[in-house]
Amino acid sequence: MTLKIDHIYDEQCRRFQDSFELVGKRWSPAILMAINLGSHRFSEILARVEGLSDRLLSQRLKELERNRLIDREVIPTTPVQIRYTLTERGADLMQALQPLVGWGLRWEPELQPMRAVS
Amino acid sequence: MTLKIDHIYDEQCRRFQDSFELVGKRWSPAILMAINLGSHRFSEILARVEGLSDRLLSQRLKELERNRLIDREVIPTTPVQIRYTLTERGADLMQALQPLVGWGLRWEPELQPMRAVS
DNA sequence: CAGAGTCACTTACCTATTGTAAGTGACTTA
DNA sequence: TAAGTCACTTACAATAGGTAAGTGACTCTG
Repeated sequence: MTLKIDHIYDEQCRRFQDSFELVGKRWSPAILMAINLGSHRFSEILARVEGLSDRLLSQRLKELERNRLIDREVIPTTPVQIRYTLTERGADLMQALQPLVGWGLRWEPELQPMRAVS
Repeated sequence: MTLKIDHIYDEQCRRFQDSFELVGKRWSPAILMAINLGSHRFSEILARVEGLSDRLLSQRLKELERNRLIDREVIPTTPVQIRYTLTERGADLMQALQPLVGWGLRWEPELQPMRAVS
Protein backbone atom coordinates (compact mmCIF):
# COMPACT_ATOMS: atom_id res chain seq x y z
CA MET A 1 0.00 0.00 0.00
CA THR A 2 2.67 2.42 1.06
CA LEU A 3 4.67 1.13 -1.86
CA LYS A 4 1.83 1.89 -4.25
CA ILE A 5 1.33 5.39 -2.89
CA ASP A 6 5.04 6.03 -3.04
CA HIS A 7 5.07 4.88 -6.62
CA ILE A 8 2.28 7.26 -7.58
CA TYR A 9 4.05 10.11 -5.83
CA ASP A 10 7.35 9.28 -7.47
CA GLU A 11 5.57 9.16 -10.81
CA GLN A 12 4.00 12.58 -10.20
CA CYS A 13 7.34 13.98 -9.13
CA ARG A 14 9.06 12.61 -12.22
CA ARG A 15 6.42 13.81 -14.65
CA PHE A 16 6.40 17.25 -13.06
CA GLN A 17 10.17 17.37 -13.43
CA ASP A 18 9.91 16.35 -17.09
CA SER A 19 7.30 19.00 -17.86
CA PHE A 20 9.26 21.65 -16.09
CA GLU A 21 12.52 20.85 -17.79
CA LEU A 22 10.86 20.78 -21.17
CA VAL A 23 9.91 24.42 -20.80
CA GLY A 24 12.07 25.61 -17.93
CA LYS A 25 15.42 26.21 -19.58
CA ARG A 26 16.62 29.75 -19.23
CA TRP A 27 14.69 32.20 -21.46
CA SER A 28 12.22 29.61 -22.80
CA PRO A 29 9.22 30.68 -20.70
CA ALA A 30 9.90 34.35 -21.35
CA ILE A 31 10.09 33.68 -25.10
CA LEU A 32 6.79 31.79 -25.05
CA MET A 33 5.21 34.59 -23.04
CA ALA A 34 6.50 37.18 -25.51
CA ILE A 35 4.99 35.25 -28.42
CA ASN A 36 1.78 34.85 -26.44
CA LEU A 37 1.67 38.62 -25.91
CA GLY A 38 1.96 39.31 -29.64
CA SER A 39 5.65 39.34 -30.55
CA HIS A 40 5.83 36.98 -33.49
CA ARG A 41 9.07 37.93 -35.23
CA PHE A 42 12.66 37.21 -34.21
CA SER A 43 13.56 40.85 -33.67
CA GLU A 44 10.31 41.60 -31.83
CA ILE A 45 10.86 38.80 -29.34
CA LEU A 46 14.47 39.88 -28.91
CA ALA A 47 13.34 43.43 -28.16
CA ARG A 48 10.69 42.38 -25.65
CA VAL A 49 12.72 39.90 -23.60
CA GLU A 50 15.19 41.96 -21.63
CA GLY A 51 18.69 40.54 -21.52
CA LEU A 52 18.15 37.82 -24.11
CA SER A 53 20.84 37.50 -26.77
CA ASP A 54 20.20 36.64 -30.43
CA ARG A 55 22.32 33.50 -30.13
CA LEU A 56 20.24 32.05 -27.32
CA LEU A 57 16.97 33.15 -28.93
CA SER A 58 17.91 31.26 -32.08
CA GLN A 59 18.79 28.18 -30.04
CA ARG A 60 15.67 28.30 -27.87
CA LEU A 61 13.36 28.78 -30.87
CA LYS A 62 14.76 25.62 -32.42
CA GLU A 63 14.24 23.65 -29.22
CA LEU A 64 10.71 24.96 -28.74
CA GLU A 65 9.86 24.11 -32.34
CA ARG A 66 11.31 20.63 -31.96
CA ASN A 67 9.13 20.12 -28.90
CA ARG A 68 6.05 21.35 -30.79
CA LEU A 69 5.40 24.30 -28.54
CA ILE A 70 5.78 26.81 -31.39
CA ASP A 71 5.35 26.81 -35.17
CA ARG A 72 7.76 28.50 -37.59
CA GLU A 73 6.37 30.03 -40.77
CA VAL A 74 8.54 31.54 -43.49
CA ILE A 75 6.99 34.52 -45.28
CA PRO A 76 8.91 35.14 -48.55
CA THR A 77 9.05 38.93 -48.53
CA THR A 78 12.26 40.89 -48.85
CA PRO A 79 13.86 40.71 -46.45
CA VAL A 80 12.35 37.36 -45.50
CA GLN A 81 10.05 37.34 -42.49
CA ILE A 82 9.79 34.46 -40.06
CA ARG A 83 6.61 34.27 -38.02
CA TYR A 84 6.59 32.30 -34.78
CA THR A 85 3.29 31.28 -33.25
CA LEU A 86 2.23 29.04 -30.37
CA THR A 87 0.94 25.59 -31.20
CA GLU A 88 -2.23 24.41 -29.46
CA ARG A 89 -0.01 22.63 -27.01
CA GLY A 90 2.06 25.77 -26.42
CA ALA A 91 -1.03 27.92 -25.92
CA ASP A 92 -2.39 25.41 -23.42
CA LEU A 93 0.92 25.58 -21.58
CA MET A 94 0.68 29.35 -21.32
CA GLN A 95 -2.79 28.93 -19.83
CA ALA A 96 -1.40 26.45 -17.32
CA LEU A 97 1.32 28.92 -16.33
CA GLN A 98 -1.05 31.85 -15.74
CA PRO A 99 -1.31 31.10 -11.98
CA LEU A 100 2.44 31.67 -11.75
CA VAL A 101 1.91 35.28 -12.86
CA GLY A 102 -0.55 35.63 -9.99
CA TRP A 103 1.93 34.11 -7.55
CA GLY A 104 4.61 36.55 -8.70
CA LEU A 105 2.30 39.46 -8.05
CA ARG A 106 1.14 38.18 -4.64
CA TRP A 107 4.65 37.68 -3.31
CA GLU A 108 6.32 40.42 -5.31
CA PRO A 109 7.95 42.22 -2.34
CA GLU A 110 9.98 39.13 -1.52
CA LEU A 111 11.43 38.77 -4.98
CA GLN A 112 15.16 38.94 -4.88
CA PRO A 113 17.44 37.92 -7.71
CA MET A 114 18.57 34.31 -7.54
CA ARG A 115 21.38 34.70 -9.98
CA ALA A 116 24.27 37.11 -9.69
CA VAL A 117 24.61 36.67 -5.94
CA SER A 118 27.94 35.61 -4.52
CA MET B 1 -1.78 54.21 -25.99
CA THR B 2 0.18 51.57 -27.80
CA LEU B 3 3.13 52.63 -25.70
CA LYS B 4 1.19 52.10 -22.49
CA ILE B 5 -0.07 48.67 -23.55
CA ASP B 6 3.42 47.66 -24.61
CA HIS B 7 4.75 48.77 -21.27
CA ILE B 8 2.22 46.65 -19.39
CA TYR B 9 3.03 43.66 -21.56
CA ASP B 10 6.77 44.14 -21.14
CA GLU B 11 6.20 44.39 -17.40
CA GLN B 12 4.21 41.16 -17.37
CA CYS B 13 6.87 39.45 -19.47
CA ARG B 14 9.62 40.61 -17.15
CA ARG B 15 7.85 39.65 -13.95
CA PHE B 16 6.99 36.25 -15.38
CA GLN B 17 10.64 35.76 -16.28
CA ASP B 18 11.70 36.76 -12.76
CA SER B 19 9.26 34.36 -11.11
CA PHE B 20 10.27 31.56 -13.37
CA GLU B 21 13.99 32.03 -12.85
CA LEU B 22 13.54 32.18 -9.11
CA VAL B 23 12.12 28.69 -9.07
CA GLY B 24 13.06 27.34 -12.47
CA LYS B 25 16.69 26.40 -12.02
CA ARG B 26 17.35 22.77 -12.75
CA TRP B 27 16.06 20.46 -9.95
CA SER B 28 14.45 23.25 -7.88
CA PRO B 29 10.85 22.52 -8.87
CA ALA B 30 11.33 18.76 -8.44
CA ILE B 31 12.82 19.32 -4.99
CA LEU B 32 9.90 21.53 -3.95
CA MET B 33 7.48 18.93 -5.29
CA ALA B 34 9.24 16.17 -3.38
CA ILE B 35 8.98 18.15 -0.14
CA ASN B 36 5.35 18.90 -0.94
CA LEU B 37 4.71 15.17 -1.37
CA GLY B 38 6.14 14.38 2.05
CA SER B 39 9.90 13.97 1.66
CA HIS B 40 11.29 16.24 4.36
CA ARG B 41 14.80 14.93 4.92
CA PHE B 42 17.91 15.32 2.77
CA SER B 43 18.21 11.63 1.96
CA GLU B 44 14.47 11.24 1.33
CA ILE B 45 14.44 14.05 -1.22
CA LEU B 46 17.56 12.63 -2.82
CA ALA B 47 15.91 9.23 -3.15
CA ARG B 48 12.70 10.58 -4.62
CA VAL B 49 14.14 12.91 -7.24
CA GLU B 50 15.60 10.68 -9.92
CA GLY B 51 18.98 11.79 -11.23
CA LEU B 52 19.60 14.47 -8.62
CA SER B 53 23.05 14.44 -7.00
CA ASP B 54 23.74 15.26 -3.35
CA ARG B 55 25.96 18.17 -4.36
CA LEU B 56 23.22 19.89 -6.31
CA LEU B 57 20.58 19.08 -3.67
CA SER B 58 22.69 20.78 -1.06
CA GLN B 59 23.17 23.81 -3.28
CA ARG B 60 19.51 24.07 -4.27
CA LEU B 61 18.28 23.72 -0.68
CA LYS B 62 20.46 26.69 0.29
CA GLU B 63 19.11 28.78 -2.57
CA LEU B 64 15.51 27.83 -1.83
CA GLU B 65 15.99 28.66 1.84
CA ARG B 66 17.56 32.00 0.97
CA ASN B 67 14.56 32.78 -1.19
CA ARG B 68 12.18 31.82 1.62
CA LEU B 69 10.50 29.00 -0.26
CA ILE B 70 11.55 26.41 2.33
CA ASP B 71 12.42 26.36 6.03
CA ARG B 72 15.32 24.38 7.51
CA GLU B 73 14.91 22.91 10.97
CA VAL B 74 17.69 21.13 12.84
CA ILE B 75 16.55 18.25 15.08
CA PRO B 76 19.36 17.36 17.53
CA THR B 77 19.11 13.59 17.48
CA THR B 78 22.03 11.28 16.74
CA PRO B 79 22.71 11.39 13.93
CA VAL B 80 21.37 14.88 13.51
CA GLN B 81 18.21 15.21 11.43
CA ILE B 82 17.45 18.16 9.22
CA ARG B 83 13.80 18.74 8.36
CA TYR B 84 12.93 20.78 5.29
CA THR B 85 9.39 22.15 4.94
CA LEU B 86 7.67 24.55 2.56
CA THR B 87 7.07 28.09 3.74
CA GLU B 88 3.64 29.62 3.14
CA ARG B 89 5.11 31.22 0.06
CA GLY B 90 6.51 27.91 -1.14
CA ALA B 91 3.24 26.08 -0.57
CA ASP B 92 1.37 28.78 -2.49
CA LEU B 93 3.85 28.33 -5.33
CA MET B 94 3.17 24.59 -5.45
CA GLN B 95 -0.54 25.39 -5.68
CA ALA B 96 0.18 27.77 -8.56
CA LEU B 97 2.14 25.05 -10.35
CA GLN B 98 -0.58 22.39 -10.07
CA PRO B 99 -1.99 23.23 -13.53
CA LEU B 100 1.39 22.30 -14.99
CA VAL B 101 0.91 18.76 -13.70
CA GLY B 102 -2.40 18.69 -15.57
CA TRP B 103 -0.73 19.98 -18.71
CA GLY B 104 1.92 17.29 -18.49
CA LEU B 105 -0.74 14.60 -18.27
CA ARG B 106 -2.84 16.04 -21.11
CA TRP B 107 0.09 16.21 -23.55
CA GLU B 108 2.05 13.30 -22.17
CA PRO B 109 2.44 11.41 -25.48
CA GLU B 110 4.39 14.29 -26.98
CA LEU B 111 6.93 14.46 -24.20
CA GLN B 112 10.40 13.95 -25.54
CA PRO B 113 13.63 14.73 -23.72
CA MET B 114 14.92 18.24 -24.27
CA ARG B 115 18.37 17.62 -22.97
CA ALA B 116 20.82 15.07 -24.25
CA VAL B 117 19.96 15.66 -27.90
CA SER B 118 22.65 16.64 -30.37
C1' DC C 1 26.42 53.57 -57.30
C1' DA C 2 29.32 53.21 -52.90
C1' DG C 3 28.31 52.83 -48.16
C1' DA C 4 25.33 52.03 -44.39
C1' DG C 5 21.42 49.45 -42.52
C1' DT C 6 17.95 45.45 -41.73
C1' DC C 7 16.70 40.66 -40.94
C1' DA C 8 17.45 36.21 -39.12
C1' DC C 9 20.55 33.96 -38.10
C1' DT C 10 26.10 31.48 -37.25
C1' DT C 11 30.69 30.99 -35.51
C1' DA C 12 34.30 31.62 -32.21
C1' DC C 13 35.73 32.11 -27.71
C1' DC C 14 35.57 32.51 -22.76
C1' DT C 15 33.18 32.10 -18.28
C1' DA C 16 29.70 30.04 -15.27
C1' DT C 17 26.94 26.15 -14.00
C1' DT C 18 26.40 21.19 -13.72
C1' DG C 19 27.72 16.27 -13.29
C1' DT C 20 30.77 12.77 -11.19
C1' DA C 21 33.47 11.06 -7.76
C1' DA C 22 35.64 11.03 -3.59
C1' DG C 23 36.19 12.81 1.23
C1' DT C 24 34.48 14.45 6.08
C1' DG C 25 33.15 14.07 11.07
C1' DA C 26 30.23 12.55 14.42
C1' DC C 27 27.95 9.02 15.48
C1' DT C 28 25.63 3.55 15.48
C1' DT C 29 25.36 -1.31 14.48
C1' DA C 30 27.53 -6.09 13.37
C1' DT D 1 37.70 -3.25 14.64
C1' DA D 2 35.21 -2.57 10.42
C1' DA D 3 31.51 -1.03 7.95
C1' DG D 4 27.47 2.00 7.58
C1' DT D 5 24.43 6.38 8.07
C1' DC D 6 23.57 11.29 7.79
C1' DA D 7 24.14 15.70 5.81
C1' DC D 8 26.94 17.61 3.77
C1' DT D 9 32.14 19.57 1.05
C1' DT D 10 35.88 19.62 -2.18
C1' DA D 11 38.10 18.74 -6.59
C1' DC D 12 37.83 18.39 -11.30
C1' DA D 13 35.95 17.48 -16.00
C1' DA D 14 31.92 18.33 -19.07
C1' DT D 15 28.23 21.17 -20.60
C1' DA D 16 25.53 25.41 -21.01
C1' DG D 17 25.42 30.29 -21.31
C1' DG D 18 27.27 35.17 -22.29
C1' DT D 19 29.70 38.40 -25.53
C1' DA D 20 31.16 39.82 -29.77
C1' DA D 21 31.84 39.61 -34.46
C1' DG D 22 30.54 37.75 -39.10
C1' DT D 23 27.13 36.29 -42.98
C1' DG D 24 24.16 36.77 -47.24
C1' DA D 25 20.48 38.64 -49.41
C1' DC D 26 18.46 42.26 -49.83
C1' DT D 27 16.96 48.02 -49.39
C1' DC D 28 17.55 52.68 -48.58
C1' DT D 29 20.51 57.17 -48.43
C1' DG D 30 23.37 60.61 -50.35
